[in-house]
Amino acid sequence: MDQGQGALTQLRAYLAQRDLPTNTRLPPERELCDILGVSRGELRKALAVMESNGELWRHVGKGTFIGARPAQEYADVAGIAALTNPRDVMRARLLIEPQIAREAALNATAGDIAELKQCLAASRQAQTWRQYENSDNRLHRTVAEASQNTVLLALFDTLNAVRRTVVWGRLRNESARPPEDHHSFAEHDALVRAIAERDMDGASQAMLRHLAHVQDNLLASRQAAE
Amino acid sequence: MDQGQGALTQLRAYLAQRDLPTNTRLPPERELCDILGVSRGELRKALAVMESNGELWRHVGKGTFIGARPAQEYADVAGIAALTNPRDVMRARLLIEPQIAREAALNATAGDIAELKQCLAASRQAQTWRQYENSDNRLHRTVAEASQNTVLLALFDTLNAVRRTVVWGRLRNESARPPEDHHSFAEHDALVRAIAERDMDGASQAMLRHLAHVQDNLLASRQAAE
DNA sequence: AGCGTAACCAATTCTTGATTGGTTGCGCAA
DNA sequence: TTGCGCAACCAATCAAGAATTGGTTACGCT
Repeated sequence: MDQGQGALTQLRAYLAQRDLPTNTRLPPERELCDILGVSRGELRKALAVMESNGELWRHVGKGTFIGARPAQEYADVAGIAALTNPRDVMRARLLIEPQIAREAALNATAGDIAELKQCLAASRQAQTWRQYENSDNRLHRTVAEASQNTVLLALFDTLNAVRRTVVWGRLRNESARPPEDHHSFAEHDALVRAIAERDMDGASQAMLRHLAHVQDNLLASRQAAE
Repeated sequence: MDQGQGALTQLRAYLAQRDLPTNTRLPPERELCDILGVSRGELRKALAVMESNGELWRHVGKGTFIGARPAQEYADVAGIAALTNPRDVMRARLLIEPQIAREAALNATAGDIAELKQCLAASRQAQTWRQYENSDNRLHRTVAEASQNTVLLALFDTLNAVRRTVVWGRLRNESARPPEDHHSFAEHDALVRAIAERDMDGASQAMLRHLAHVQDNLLASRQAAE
């Protein structure tokens, strides 16, 4: 016990003497052992204590640094997209978007609802898949706007950007247009109706059902491609 | 004119024959010259046409790629934080984090659960609010990691970064430590227990209850400050 | 003037070796 | 047996140099 606390004491003394500013990198463990005259095991115990205290942080290959572990300040969409896969993206949509729809049912303005209905009409009039996807995207984003919550909207935009990047190369019959009985039409209708009626559970479930169908189509098209 | 269009024609034929998917990197210019039997100048003219047409994009040191140039999209945390308020952040947490907890209950590994329990212990041993917040943050992030979903983790990090930025200036009695009966202890326990037991609904509700308490405290402290 | 060729430039990637926190196994001593 | 020191090893990271690649320029030839 004397030795263990001794290492911690020596380390604290060493740091106090220099009064190093935050984010300073301190010598590698092997050097610190020599400097403090402590074994690496004891030194690492002391470092572990201080790290769990939030006084410093360590990372393999980088080193040991004073202060709290730095937070990532921005979400790099391309970086996220490179690390993930369509399945995780779809799963995230299934969890997040119904909640956004719920909030939209609670907070949507009359203007939001009017624009949602416009999106419905636009998607029905779409002559190509390209046009249909545009109005579909606009519908989903309008739902996020209707939540009247800037944070939710920003998260939706991030998720959406990741989705576009990840499922970039999917192909689709460009010449055809969505069939009259395309599942999304009825599902979108139900979603907008629920939001207009302030039915939070209904909106959430409608979004969930819709995305479940989207997922089925995605899986089917992937299997067909193999 | 004949030569110039000839190079473009040959290039188009080469691309059509392979039907390369979007984001494919095609051979370096010097190789393409040999393949197509065209001089580099003519090839570059053809490439310039197709690039201005949006059919491909080039970058020094990287290469030439099929499709549209990827837009670098960042979710700027500072920008979001400037446009929002603590209420919306809290509301977003209430909607998002329970869903992440639900997914964590489904996918957490044994290692995740072990680390969650470590976070519980660390938060109980915290001597200052600073330490407590560190372990609290770590707990919530570990839950997000346990979802085994890169996208959810990235969204959580974004939300968390916004939260920290928005509630920047809040102050707290630094000398005091969290009381023994602090509401979070029992709530965190319930959350981790539900995740360990693969109880998706339980995990979601535990997270919801916990955040509801956090929200109450936040509102109370804001009213006290006014 | 126009085209092909080669050389050069700067941004980027690849490769290799060294560094660093994290881990494990062996030996010794209390 | 337990704990500690010691050394070796591992995987992530960094650093520096070589190689690659799109962009540019100069020269020669027709």
